[in-house]
Amino acid sequence: MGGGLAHRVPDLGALELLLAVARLGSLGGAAREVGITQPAASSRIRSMERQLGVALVDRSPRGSRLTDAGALVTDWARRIVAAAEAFDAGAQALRVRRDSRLRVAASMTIAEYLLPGWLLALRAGRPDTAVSLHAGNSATVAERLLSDEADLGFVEGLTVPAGLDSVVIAHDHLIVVTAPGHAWARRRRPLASTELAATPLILREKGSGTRQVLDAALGGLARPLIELSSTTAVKAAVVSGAGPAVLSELAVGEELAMRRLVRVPVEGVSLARDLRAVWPTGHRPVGPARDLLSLTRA
Amino acid sequence: MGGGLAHRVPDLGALELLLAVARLGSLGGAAREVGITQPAASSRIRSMERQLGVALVDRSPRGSRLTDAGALVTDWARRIVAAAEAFDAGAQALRVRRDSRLRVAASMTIAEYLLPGWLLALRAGRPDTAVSLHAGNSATVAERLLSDEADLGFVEGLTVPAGLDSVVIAHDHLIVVTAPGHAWARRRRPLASTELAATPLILREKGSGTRQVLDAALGGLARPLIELSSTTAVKAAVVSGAGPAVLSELAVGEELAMRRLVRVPVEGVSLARDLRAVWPTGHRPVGPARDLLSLTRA
DNA sequence: ATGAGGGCATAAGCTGTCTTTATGAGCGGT
DNA sequence: ACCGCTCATAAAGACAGCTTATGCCCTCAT
Repeated sequence: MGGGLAHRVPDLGALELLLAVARLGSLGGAAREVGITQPAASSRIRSMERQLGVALVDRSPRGSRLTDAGALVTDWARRIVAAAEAFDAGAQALRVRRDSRLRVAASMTIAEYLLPGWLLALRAGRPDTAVSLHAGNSATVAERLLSDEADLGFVEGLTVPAGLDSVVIAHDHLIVVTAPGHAWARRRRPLASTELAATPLILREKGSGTRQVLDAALGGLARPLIELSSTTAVKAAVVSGAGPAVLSELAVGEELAMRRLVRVPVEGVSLARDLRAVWPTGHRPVGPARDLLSLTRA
Repeated sequence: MGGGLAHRVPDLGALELLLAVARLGSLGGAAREVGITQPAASSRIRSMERQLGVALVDRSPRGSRLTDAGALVTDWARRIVAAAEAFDAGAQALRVRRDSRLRVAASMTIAEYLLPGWLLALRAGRPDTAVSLHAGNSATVAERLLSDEADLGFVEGLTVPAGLDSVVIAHDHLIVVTAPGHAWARRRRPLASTELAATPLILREKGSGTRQVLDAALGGLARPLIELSSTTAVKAAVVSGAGPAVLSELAVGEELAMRRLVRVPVEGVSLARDLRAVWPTGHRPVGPARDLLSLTRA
């Protein structure tokens, strides 16, 4: 009963269909838009209603409108579809095509959390630009740029690799997070940096970018409660109540919005780091690379 | 080519399976966890790799590890699954069960954007609590509470309906948003409130909570460029570049993260409003209602 | 009134996907 | 060398979803 999400949530096709019905106010019209026949759409919506146990649309001989519950469900569905669009944008870029017009190399965090959104925006403006993506650490990004295997790079370190020009495109903040039940979640005053340094934390392994920034900010004092090898593992541990952690706000946006994690304000430490776009010195980005770069600086 | 997302993105079952593989490091183990056989899991992962055109796992006689690309895809998948979990939490609450132990009435914005997350958190702590949800405006929320059809309510108006006690659980900020291509998106200095009042905006219809707050803050001066009847329609119009709008930050979090919308800083206006939990005067929430209430105040 | 058109429902048949069962084969620790 | 874990392959069955072909209902215009 814990799993089986797929049996309780309609599939993407059904959700897209529902969004089309919401937008067009007609089952048949929605059917046409998604490329199926009207009876198929009708049946699909109906089985979705059976699955959820809630009426979603009011069917009338002159169209179909969402019920109140339907409007709510549609909005929740929209988020799933949005996440799926980001997935799709990323996955298309990941497919290796050596004839890709725009080759991007990015650090893990940026590739995971930021690039899909940028690619969606890029696709909106330049639908035909084929993009390929390679994710790695700062060193591999630099390597690919310098050997002309990538047109544009993104890094998040404290320093810019040699041989590259860069612009700062955003500032990433490391933030302290806990499970909602943790004592820190109910604090009314910001945490002092000394308190943070004195408390055992769930940490990434030494050498990770996040860990480096934290150690630097705290003067190498961060105490490990556990050390884990991926951001995801750290998040999971925090959510399960194992303790507090310090993570990029990019990595925990979703969890904060869903209230699975709580942000704890801190004072007296600077946990910011720059996110930079990089390219070989002198080779100013042109064409699609320039477009992507300008998108990131909104 | 515009639609067909469902043909390019694996279904939820496959994504869950992939997450299980990532967590357990074994196809067979993942298969067991999601309740299918090992060959089924193997075949499903393989067809996902065909679909995406990328190898996701390294299969070895002593387990399966994610490839680099696989790790990236898995993280994108995690977001879809998280959205699906929120959908599920909301949908379960929506299913009308008169024997529900906790009956919640909430305003639209809160029901859409905040409640699913809270319900997930509540479920984590109290898996067996059955919740029912009714969404409406402040007046209907009050009505349901006073007629004992709901145990706890959430409203977002400027005032608290008569007969109810309340606590502020969060502050919602209305923010100015535009498409990334809009001139305001490149501003370096905050917008003056007079500029905002002088510019025709995409607005919700008069009478909506959002519109009320905006009109109050601007002294009834907001100029409509168009008036639309749902937050979603407004967002769509803004994304398509029709013009700027003022919306709850709750409603546009996703779009901002995906860079489909850009936030424009404003100075000189207070566009905050309180989100409150409410209950009949004297009837302090107890039991599950109290649990939910305390979750919301993190 | 009456016919045209848009909208939705139902029925029957087909197709494709995903599943299970059954089996084989590689690698590692005992 | 053997047991236990891993994964792969093959064949057959179950199920969900699609399409085509109808029919009914409602509204609007003639």
